[in-house]
Amino acid sequence: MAYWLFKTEPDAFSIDDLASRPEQTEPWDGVRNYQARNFLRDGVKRGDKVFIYHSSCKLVGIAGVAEVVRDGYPDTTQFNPESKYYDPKSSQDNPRWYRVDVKFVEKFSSVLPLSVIKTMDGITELPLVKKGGRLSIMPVEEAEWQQLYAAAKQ
DNA sequence: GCCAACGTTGGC
DNA sequence: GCCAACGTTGGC
Repeated sequence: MAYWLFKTEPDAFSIDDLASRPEQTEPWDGVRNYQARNFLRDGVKRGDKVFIYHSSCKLVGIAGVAEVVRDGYPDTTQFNPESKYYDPKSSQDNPRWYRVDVKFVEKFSSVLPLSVIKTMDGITELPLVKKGGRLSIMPVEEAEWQQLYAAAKQ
């Protein structure tokens, strides 16, 4: 089992939106970055745990936890000309973009803010606080996951 | 809304 | 395959 962090803009899709979906499950689509795509296609597996991170909003930080319920499969929005995620250069035979399905697990009573995460001594490998902080799908080391989780539950 | 950092595109 | 121009991300 592995750990991840997925970014989302809560104005578009928040942890509350995930919790209120049917089955509390949602396809995590619209990822259009190759490094993130590689994680979704090859790394993220059913049973993995995911921090849901709210970006570009008032309270930036980790808002809760989700669980992966389906391994990577082609993101169908890339084939739909009506979709804002449409990619004319992709094809059914050779899909360029992937998504996984995630299911709500818990919402923290308060968001663990990025400003706090940055001050935590043990958090040094998380791409969020390093170069490449713009990555929207990133791995979280187990020790860092445990530390972040404990801080979020305080 | 600003702007720095970074990713992608395309001409050569 | 280099690299400048351009677009996007995302914290503040």
